[in-house]
Amino acid sequence: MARRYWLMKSEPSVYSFEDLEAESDRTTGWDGVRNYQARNLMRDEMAVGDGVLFYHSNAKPPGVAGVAEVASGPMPDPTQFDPADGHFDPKADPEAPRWILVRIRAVDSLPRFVSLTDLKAEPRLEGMGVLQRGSRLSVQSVAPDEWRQVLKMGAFKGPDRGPR
DNA sequence: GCCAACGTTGGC
DNA sequence: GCCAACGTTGGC
Repeated sequence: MARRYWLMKSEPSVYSFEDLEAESDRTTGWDGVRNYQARNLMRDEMAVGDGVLFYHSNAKPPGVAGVAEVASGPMPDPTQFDPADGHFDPKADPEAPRWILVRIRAVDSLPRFVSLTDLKAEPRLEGMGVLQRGSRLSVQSVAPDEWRQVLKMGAFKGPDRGPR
């Protein structure tokens, strides 16, 4: 299976790309997702090594802050079983976990932050999921040419320029 | 703070 | 199964 690309949203006031880079192993479990479509992508579609655009939502300004990669296969999201956690789900059954996460690892920040305004201004990104009207999905698929375009706009020089 | 868009819940 | 009510997301 060819490497695929994703966009994952986080509110930087809750968890930012800088927070991910500051983790001792630069990884974190992408917990707290409580949307079935997003869960299904993590559970069924993502693979270790896939590329991730780390998007800051509800930020000033919103936009893509960095590049990460999928660092684990799907596993149960432990926060669903923790009554003290804001994402606790009383209906979740440890025998058949309802909510799933993958781990992601920071690759590198973008030398140039690519704001939502920048994304909208680029005609080649017209079809990108995050730009579609009413798009709220916190985990989205990104096409390979969109991936390359965003990395180019971000002046990304890292080890990971994607396909080709 | 506003509000449009969307997902979920629950009564029927 | 329908759909109104409600809660959340997220840009502005």
